[in-house]
Amino acid sequence: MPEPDGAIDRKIARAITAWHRTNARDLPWRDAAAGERDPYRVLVSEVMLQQTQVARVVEKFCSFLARFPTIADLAAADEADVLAEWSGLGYYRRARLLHAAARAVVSDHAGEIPRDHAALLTIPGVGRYTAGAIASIAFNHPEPIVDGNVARVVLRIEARAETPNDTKGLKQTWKRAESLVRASTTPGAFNEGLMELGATVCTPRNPRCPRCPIADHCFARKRARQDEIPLPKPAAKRKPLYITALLAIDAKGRRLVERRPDTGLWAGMHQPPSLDRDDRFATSAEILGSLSLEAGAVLSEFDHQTTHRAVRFRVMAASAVRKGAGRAWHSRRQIASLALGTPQRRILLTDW
DNA sequence: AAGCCGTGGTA
DNA sequence: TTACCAAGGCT
Repeated sequence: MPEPDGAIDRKIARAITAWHRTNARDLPWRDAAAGERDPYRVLVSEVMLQQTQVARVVEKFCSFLARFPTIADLAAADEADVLAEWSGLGYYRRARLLHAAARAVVSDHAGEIPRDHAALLTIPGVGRYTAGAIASIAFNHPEPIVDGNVARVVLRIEARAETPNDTKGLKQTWKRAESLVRASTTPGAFNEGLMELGATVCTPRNPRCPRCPIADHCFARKRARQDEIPLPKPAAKRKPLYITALLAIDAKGRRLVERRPDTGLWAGMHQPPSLDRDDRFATSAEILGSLSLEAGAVLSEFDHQTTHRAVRFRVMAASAVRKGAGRAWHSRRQIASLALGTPQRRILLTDW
């Protein structure tokens, strides 16, 4: 593999920046003006974009910002309201970390998101990627970023047949991303362009090499290996999980709702009273013992997939023996604005 | 350091 | 239908 060359990296940086200027998608967290951007909007969008596709974030970003217009508003909000606003986006710990981030900025940084990379890294939910994104996109500092897109682009440029998250290879990818952003005259626009290139041109399957502004510098392309690089990640094994959800409806049509534990799947989100088991559905006796609910007819069963779990849901009609601590009756209207995972929202809002 | 944490689009 | 995967961070 040829050593990355300063002149080559300047050409690549220039080509990607120019390409991005004319091909950038119109995204709500982007201002019309180039240069520095509102760091709060960058923070929120970047946390939302962690492991999440642009299209999903576009749907949520504006309503989240309307609800929490400034970082002070977010810091002052109740965590439950932040989680509710995050409903449907997944990886809910991000919402709690973003809330903690806002509080940290207000208490430790006088309400101003720090410009310094090292200071950014101390903020909850801000790791190496997000710190680099804020430093470069909000403040135009030449900090590198490596996300899934960048990793794929760099592996292809260098024709490295590796999996994207190989620890040793990732270190090399960060080095190249750093070299590239330092070779750029507009670090924020370049970093965005590099990611955008990976998302829209240098795609995992069927990359559009004829439309790529840096095809001439890509060794995978030169060797016709772009379809084999990167190597596929090792398949994640999905552990089964059986959740028995008890649907209790009172005379006014209100549903009984509780909160999930503070850790684990759907941590802190609401649900109908439920019992999670790894190997099988809970028995009626277990339901009575643990939930103080009398289980009735099975209303439905369905599957819900997450990255590491194959969740089988069983919805059962129930009558409350005792209401139980931490439970409350909510109308469907109230439920609609609660923090809920996707399957729980479906269960609680279905007209059974 | 390997496992955990959601969701929905695509092939 | 299954499998992959997407602007990662935390423990």
